[in-house]
Amino acid sequence: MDFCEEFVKTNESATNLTGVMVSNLTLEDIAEQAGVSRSTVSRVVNDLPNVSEDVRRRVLDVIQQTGYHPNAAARTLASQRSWTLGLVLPQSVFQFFTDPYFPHLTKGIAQACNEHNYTLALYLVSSKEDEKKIFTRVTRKGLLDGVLVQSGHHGDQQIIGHLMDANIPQVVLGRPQHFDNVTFVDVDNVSGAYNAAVHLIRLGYRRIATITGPSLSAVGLDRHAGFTKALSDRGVKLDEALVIEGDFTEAGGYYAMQRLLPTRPEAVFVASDLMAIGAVRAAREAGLSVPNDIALIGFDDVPLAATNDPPLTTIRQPVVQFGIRAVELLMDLIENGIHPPRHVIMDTQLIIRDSCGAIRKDLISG
Amino acid sequence: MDFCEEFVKTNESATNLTGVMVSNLTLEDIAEQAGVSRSTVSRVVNDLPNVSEDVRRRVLDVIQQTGYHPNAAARTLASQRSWTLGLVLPQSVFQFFTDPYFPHLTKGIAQACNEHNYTLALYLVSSKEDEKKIFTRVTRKGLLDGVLVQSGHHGDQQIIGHLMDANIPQVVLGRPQHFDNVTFVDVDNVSGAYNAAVHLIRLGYRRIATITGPSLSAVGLDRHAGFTKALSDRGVKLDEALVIEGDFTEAGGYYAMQRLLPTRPEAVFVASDLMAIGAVRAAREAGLSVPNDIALIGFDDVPLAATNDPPLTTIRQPVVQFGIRAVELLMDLIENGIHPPRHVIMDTQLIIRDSCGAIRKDLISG
DNA sequence: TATGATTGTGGGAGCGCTCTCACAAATTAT
DNA sequence: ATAATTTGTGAGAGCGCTCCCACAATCATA
Repeated sequence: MDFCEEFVKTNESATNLTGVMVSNLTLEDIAEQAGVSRSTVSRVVNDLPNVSEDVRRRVLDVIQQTGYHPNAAARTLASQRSWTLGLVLPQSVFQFFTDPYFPHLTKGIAQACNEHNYTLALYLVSSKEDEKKIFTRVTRKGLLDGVLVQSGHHGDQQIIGHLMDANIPQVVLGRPQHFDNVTFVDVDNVSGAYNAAVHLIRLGYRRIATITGPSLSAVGLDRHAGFTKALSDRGVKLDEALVIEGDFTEAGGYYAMQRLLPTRPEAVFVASDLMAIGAVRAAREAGLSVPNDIALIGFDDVPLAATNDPPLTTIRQPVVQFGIRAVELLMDLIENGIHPPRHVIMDTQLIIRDSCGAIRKDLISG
Repeated sequence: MDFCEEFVKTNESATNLTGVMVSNLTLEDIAEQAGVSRSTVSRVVNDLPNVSEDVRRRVLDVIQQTGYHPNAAARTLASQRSWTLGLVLPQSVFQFFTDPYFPHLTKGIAQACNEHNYTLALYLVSSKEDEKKIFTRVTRKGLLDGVLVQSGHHGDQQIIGHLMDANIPQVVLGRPQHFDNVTFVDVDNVSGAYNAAVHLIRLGYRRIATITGPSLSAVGLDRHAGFTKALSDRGVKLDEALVIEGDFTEAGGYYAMQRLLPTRPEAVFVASDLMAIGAVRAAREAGLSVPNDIALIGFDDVPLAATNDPPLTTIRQPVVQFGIRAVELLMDLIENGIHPPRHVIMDTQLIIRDSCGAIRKDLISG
């Protein structure tokens, strides 16, 4: 019997190569060493009141010496809080994850999570099979306190419904296409695109084209709507031949521009910077100078926009703030439950660089 | 008493708006409904043997109907396995996370995790305060089964030591600078850079410069070493004035190239594609044509390299495979314990495009 | 037919926490 | 002084699983 206990103890506190104790120390072990009860140690660890100063100090000392860390799984099981948030990027954005937008967003989200001591679980859906596995993993209790879901093509928005059914707190990144009874954060794509188009009109362009995002995505639709509205508000004729659907990739922008060039537009509103970079490439290959022969304006303000040749005039999104805001909303949802869904729309900003020809125009008019 | 039980039941199985049952169903609930014991349900859920076919079917039916999911925390606590891996990106790479390399790597890792039913926890260290919080969160028991650590500047490699002390399975991404008793995956940076330099020499260039990575990083050092060795092996003089240290950013490449141009190099080996893109920009601004006036070769083969103007000759890294291999090694470590640390070095591949002038040379010699 | 091995099932003891409650001790109010 | 409150502490009952062991029922073997 004695032997058995001894064995257990040895097993509990093994020593590693560097001589530092590694251990599956428990509250009870700390309690014993500090001469108090498990409950008291728990209070100290969680910084709860009703512990006398000297006891708190004594327990803290033992914790320091032993390098005790509370077990996350046990804590989660007992408190029903995992302090982990999920970030789900659906299949339709998987290929775009290398584009600067998503890494940037992820940075914002990760930063916000760190700040509030949440762990961030990343779910990148790369295939239909992934999706199934991820569905069950995300809705499983005891792992996530809440989920951020990137909105995407309408084909992969089932996850939002699943989470609603499972009653799991969620915040959607970007306006979801088929749900309005869910909290989401979005950037004002309509007004951003509107401002971009107005900027081109103000610069005197009248034959204005657009390379849109996928018509299956809310982002693509919204930016297209803003563009259209600006033209109609300002009495500029919208030629359907000047509207080409792109896919948010560099190559997509390149091919769209190639199709657009025969129509001889004076200016193009491209629904993303990456596509704009491709569009510039196509224009240049066709012997055209940007902005002298054709003006361009992008959307996003990715880091590359500024260093592109020519630097891109674009609509800046507050990407990092966007991520932070989403996390804050989610935490609020987790803490205070489901009040009526909230919709946060963030503003964009027109960044004037060279590709729109504003600088050239200035020189002419000045 | 009866009332109380009734109340508990009601509480357990609330109905949501869509009428679908949401519940904190437990094994016991399923057991009761299927008329078997908790143990049997557990066997069914975990697909263990020793369950008769009809019982298995009956239990499966109940699970299907109720939408039961096992609780992750409880499972983790009881089995001491969380099925979660951590990916730690130290502070020195935080700013690079938007570069295509890390998102690409993350994709590979995420894919591998999905495939093996692991959840991926992402830790992006954005500051010194983050680092502290993340240290404790990563070493905490009951959350992670193992950790992938990106190697970075020698200043932020403490985490590797911490994990070793805590006896947590880890695989380092990239050769760590100060540990060799740890399992890591790396790309053969030395031979990659060597091949790049040899390629330039073969094309007839003799005045060959390099824009290196940070001398604080193993990657920067290794690529520089490979470059140097190639020149010395081939009897090409290495002029120290032709070596400029960069920082892996586009802007860094731009400025490095500006400093390099007065020395009139014929060709430049740039230690990353992003820096190469910046270098092209600087060369062009100085009125030089790439590759006619100056040849360039990059490293990484990010997607942009192919669409750059001119398309970049570069050294391709098997980024996705790299991530997958790292996950596999980590899973092996988790399952089979710490055998002597393994070092996996993956091969690179020379991708010839336009920026090195190979095509021009072909025309001349052909 | 008796014996042993195999298969199927249930009970129980944890895993390491949180959290409510009981209760003693110290404080304040009456 | 006593009663009422506040503060500090510990015991105990879970949280929802896994996993070992006991045991009955079935099968193969002697």
